[in-house]
Amino acid sequence: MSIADRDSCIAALREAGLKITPQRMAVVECLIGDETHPTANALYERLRPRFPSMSVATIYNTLSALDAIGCCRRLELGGPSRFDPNVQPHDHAVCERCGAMRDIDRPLEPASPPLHALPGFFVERVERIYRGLCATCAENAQSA
Amino acid sequence: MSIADRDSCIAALREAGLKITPQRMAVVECLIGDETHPTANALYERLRPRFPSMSVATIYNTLSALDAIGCCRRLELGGPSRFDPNVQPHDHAVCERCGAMRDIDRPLEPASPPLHALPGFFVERVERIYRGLCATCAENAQSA
DNA sequence: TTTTATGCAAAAGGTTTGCATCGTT
DNA sequence: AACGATGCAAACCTTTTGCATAAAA
Repeated sequence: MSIADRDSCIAALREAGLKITPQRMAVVECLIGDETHPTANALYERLRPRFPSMSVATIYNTLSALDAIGCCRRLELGGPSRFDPNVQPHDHAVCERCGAMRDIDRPLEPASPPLHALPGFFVERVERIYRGLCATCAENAQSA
Repeated sequence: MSIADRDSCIAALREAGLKITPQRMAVVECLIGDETHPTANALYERLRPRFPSMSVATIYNTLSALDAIGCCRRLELGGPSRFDPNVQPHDHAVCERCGAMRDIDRPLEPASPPLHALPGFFVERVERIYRGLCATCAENAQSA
């Protein structure tokens, strides 16, 4: 599974001994293929029409479970956590103005400084965030 | 000011038209030269003995002001914000287990992918976080 | 039938805000 | 004297937790 698809997520949930409930399936379906890196609340709002009785806690529970079994990645960049269905190592661009996030493919080449070059620290992974302005906000900034 | 010192921070506050109060001086003095990237609450606890009447809100106000005038940098990596007196561009190593943070000097060269290589996004700065285990936690993990 | 999830509400941080008072300038 | 900062408390948001009910296996 490179970018997870619905079915492999469901399978992974099942393998982990977690139950497949309508709410969970809905969360998975909402998240898979969503490139906006939604917050729990965004998903909540999106699902509310279909599941008026669903609670935010359920969204968080589901997302935490998905993160734990490797079906999504929780991103904590300040403000509410955002959830990324793309579990491959990659970087992110974040707009300082509107908060929009975009995946950035890693350069083929090594994650720069040789990881073992940090004496006394054992690097497990590197996170890179490009902060700046998205195209839309950059335009608006000029006219403002 | 490379790594800010007490006096240049005070000067910067004054220049920005902000008042120099004993509480603010204390926060500055506590933060300058602190390599632990303390949270607002850590500073609060540390200052409480000397300023029993000081409130957390004042710490936040002061830190926000310092950040705004470029005397420190607010880091949001999940959990409470942490504040870094080192305002030069550099990276961070964060221990997944104990949360300890360390500054990492940037490799002399290119923050890897050429910044202008992100079509439709205007990069202002790059943030890099090395997540892993500090020496102490790595040892404990073995014995655990 | 057993186990686990749901919904709800409440709690637990972290951070911001409003307002009267106090201290710097 | 004027203005901005402080302290305090309350509000706000995000996230977690406890518990009774409900649903999946």
